Amino acid sequence: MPQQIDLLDSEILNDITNTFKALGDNTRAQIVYLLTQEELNVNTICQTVGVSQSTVSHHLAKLRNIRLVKYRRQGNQIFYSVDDSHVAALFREALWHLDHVRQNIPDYPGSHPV
Amino acid sequence: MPQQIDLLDSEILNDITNTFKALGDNTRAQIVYLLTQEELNVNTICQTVGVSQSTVSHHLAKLRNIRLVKYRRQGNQIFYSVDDSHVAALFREALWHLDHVRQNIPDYPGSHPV
DNA sequence: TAAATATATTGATATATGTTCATATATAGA
DNA sequence: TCTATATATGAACATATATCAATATATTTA
Repeated sequence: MPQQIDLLDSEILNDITNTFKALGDNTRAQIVYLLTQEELNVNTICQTVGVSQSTVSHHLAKLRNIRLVKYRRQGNQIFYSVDDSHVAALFREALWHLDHVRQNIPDYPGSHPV
Repeated sequence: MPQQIDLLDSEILNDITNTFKALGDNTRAQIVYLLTQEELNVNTICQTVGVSQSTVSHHLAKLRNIRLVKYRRQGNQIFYSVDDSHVAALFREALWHLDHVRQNIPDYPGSHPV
């Protein structure tokens, strides 16, 4: 008997893909990875990642909008951090997956499927 | 004292973002989500997700290249499935994160940070 | 071997996205 | 209130990407 297959609801699907999309860019991923370790202000992020203030600010805006990061003002500066522990968990799972992939190279045929 | 901050190595960073990028598209995410539940052939994927065979094949090619899915031929058809359990775990973490975000709406200021 | 079916690939195109430059906003200090 | 500093925003542009149409490849069956 054919088992029941579950499709993602379109609203949830959008939320999911927006989250993954946000992490699917080198600069943003590096920023988020930093913020999983420590709360940082914008200027420190710029210097650590090595990109311009404008670029970092644009990326932080995206990350804010989908609630991947939160922020607080302290005087002149604004400190960012990841919104919850699941963000760090996402990185862990992705790294584990990549480890798995690296260990399984012999299992994967190099040629094309057809 | 300033604690040591860890940057992602550029090769790992690329692998990570390619993985997230692959999941950061509605069609691909839906496909992968289906495949976390059951092994499916291409035609079934087309019908279930509701997109053309060409489009599905393109997406499957991407997912294959970064080893998010594996496949096997059975006669005329090719059956796809997720490469390892961490792929499903990525979805779980993302969904948990979204749950957290939804529950914390009051904690997030609606206005802009500056 | 020919026809049918299943899947992959190529080329073209419209849309999305990352970055830069310039400018605006907000806070602190003189 | 003026200046300096920190961060955000808007416009423009170049590049990346998703989708479609057409075609190619592989397998099965007649």
